[in-house]
Amino acid sequence: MIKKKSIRLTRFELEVMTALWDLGTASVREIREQLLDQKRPAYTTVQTIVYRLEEKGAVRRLKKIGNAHIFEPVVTRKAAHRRLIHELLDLFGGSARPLMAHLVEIGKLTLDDIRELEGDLGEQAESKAEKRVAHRR
Amino acid sequence: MIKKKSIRLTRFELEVMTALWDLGTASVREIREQLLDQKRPAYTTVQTIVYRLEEKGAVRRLKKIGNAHIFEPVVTRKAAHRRLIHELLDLFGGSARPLMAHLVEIGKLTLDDIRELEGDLGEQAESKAEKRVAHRR
DNA sequence: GACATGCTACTACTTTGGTCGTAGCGTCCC
DNA sequence: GGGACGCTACGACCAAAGTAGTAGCATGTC
Repeated sequence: MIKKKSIRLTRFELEVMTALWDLGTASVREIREQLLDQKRPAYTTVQTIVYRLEEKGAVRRLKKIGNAHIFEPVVTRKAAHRRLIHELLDLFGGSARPLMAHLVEIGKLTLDDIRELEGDLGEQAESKAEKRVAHRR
Repeated sequence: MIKKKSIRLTRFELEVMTALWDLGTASVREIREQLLDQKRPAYTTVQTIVYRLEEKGAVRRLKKIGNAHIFEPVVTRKAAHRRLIHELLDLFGGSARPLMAHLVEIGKLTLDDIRELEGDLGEQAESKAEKRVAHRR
């Protein structure tokens, strides 16, 4: 497992990445089209962000169609989200519990959510246990 | 309930606020001392941040001791955290579930955490129900 | 009351993030 | 092969955030 020192993305960079994640691969124009109507800056603005993302190593030029470059994400959505969560968690002292407590408190998390999550987790634990067993024999 | 349009805090402002929240009230010097050893910029840098926080309405001058101003937080830790969570949530499509799923996935959330949370939530739900009843009679 | 010390108030520089304009080259089509 | 169109490459600007220096006033002390 290679540890690359997770890239920091700004708000807008994140939006561009989201567009690209949704599209899979895309040209600057396509990325711009994908952006929400309200938040659609000039073509060259998007271009600049994409270039900066390229410098950071978050996207790469995949190929060329016509005279347009087609980009693809290098950083995965999951990795980016993980980064975000870790940052938030740090502000909460590193533990998820206070975060959870807040989520509950502001009504973003319901008992149903939790019950379902618990169900998932239970299954996961079981399957992990199975894997461990499988590994041992 | 007054709705003040929640103040956006930058990274460093957040660290200064954390210091101040921990201290209760403090002078610029005390805030600076409270900062982590690694991250301790020049006195005037901290001062500038505190001033900017004052402009934003996040802190206020409480009194003067000697010739030094003593500041106190106006924005509560909880309010700031709420803001942060909301922002993160937006990036996750507004729902807490994917966030939770991620937390579980990266091992930040254990089955025990969830069970305990569920317990708390259950109680909360009950007490809310009681209040509603109490309100009606 | 004079001095040292420390804090304030102000200014200023740098970096980063967000925004865009433009010159010019590459492509495609007729 | 010439023109139209679109994309690239690059430079530039501004606001926000981060960082710090300095002049001078306020305070406490002898």
